Amino acid sequence: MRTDARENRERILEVARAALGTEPAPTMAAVARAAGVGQGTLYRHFPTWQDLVLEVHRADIADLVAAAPRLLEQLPPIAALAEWLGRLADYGRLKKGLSDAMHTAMRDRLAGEGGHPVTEPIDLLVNAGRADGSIRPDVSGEDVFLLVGFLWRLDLTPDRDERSARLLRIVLDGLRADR
Amino acid sequence: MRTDARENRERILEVARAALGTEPAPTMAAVARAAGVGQGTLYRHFPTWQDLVLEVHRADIADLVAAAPRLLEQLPPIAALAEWLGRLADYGRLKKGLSDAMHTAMRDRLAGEGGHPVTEPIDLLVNAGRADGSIRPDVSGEDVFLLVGFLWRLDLTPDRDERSARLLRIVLDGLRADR
DNA sequence: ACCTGAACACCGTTCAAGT
DNA sequence: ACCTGAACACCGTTCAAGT
Repeated sequence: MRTDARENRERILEVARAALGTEPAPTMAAVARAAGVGQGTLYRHFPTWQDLVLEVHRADIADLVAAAPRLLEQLPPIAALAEWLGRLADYGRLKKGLSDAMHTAMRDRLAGEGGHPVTEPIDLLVNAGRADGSIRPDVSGEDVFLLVGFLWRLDLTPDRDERSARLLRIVLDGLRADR
Repeated sequence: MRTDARENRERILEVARAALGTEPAPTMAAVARAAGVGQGTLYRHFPTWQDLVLEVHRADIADLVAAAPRLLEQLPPIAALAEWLGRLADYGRLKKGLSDAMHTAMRDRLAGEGGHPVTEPIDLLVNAGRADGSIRPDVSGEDVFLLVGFLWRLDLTPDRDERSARLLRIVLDGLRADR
């Protein structure tokens, strides 16, 4: 990669990170303008808006993914899942723009057959719970990702934090095998 | 209302109903074109796309809303809620275009303070369940509407019917008070 | 009153022309 | 090799001009 290309890429990510802190869905044109590059340059580096948003949060997503196996060593599966989903909620709360990217990514995932990085840790935790009998056997990680989809729609509510915690508890209770 | 105005309104609804059977989100311009009216006429009758979609399904939504109190006479609250949500799922399955309208309606509802017609019957059923102790007390009808949001994202999956039924069972188990 | 359709202000995306 | 920015094909919405 040429030096100017790398610099442009970095500046685009910097600007996009700042923009996503302010508004949930900045336009591609606005990002290009703020970064001082042509539209074509932005599209060369990030073919879609989703690619851009996911790359902005790449490091944080990696942290989140890496946390799952560590939680599983310290807690029983269902408690680990509860803790992990809580972190996912906190994360979605901080990074406003990611919500829609997650949503559309999941939609595409359901349509096609590609994997989404955020489904992997959920699969890991859910499978552990199924293995030790604490989580009902007829549920997949993808199912859980669908069930917690409300997290991406709580942006605007005033009681967001309390509510997301409460709704997560309801989903987790529904996932338990002991009925 | 003048005769030509009424005729235009009817033709718009007819065309929109047909379009929604084919594609999930026809554009306003396409509907106007197919109905043979100007853009302004379409906007006069239906200020937003959401208004148009909800009006197309008005009669069906009314049926759905009316079913809630009847179910409550015949079944215990939580069984009535299960049955009603099942019908909502069937309904969402048949009327593709309504999904997004529901979604955005709910989003706006959360932002503003207006009520959505579909939240009313859920409120009715949930409150009945809270009253007789079968549903946990810390949950609202709006919460349940958020929890079943996955229904609007199952359009494209092959195992949609089985899956929506399974996920609904999980949510309902989570809503029970007996833990 | 009501309708028309051109016009406005956007959007994502592409691509010929430059460096 | 990479970048620029004009251009294309859209979109929802408005509004002056007609009937």
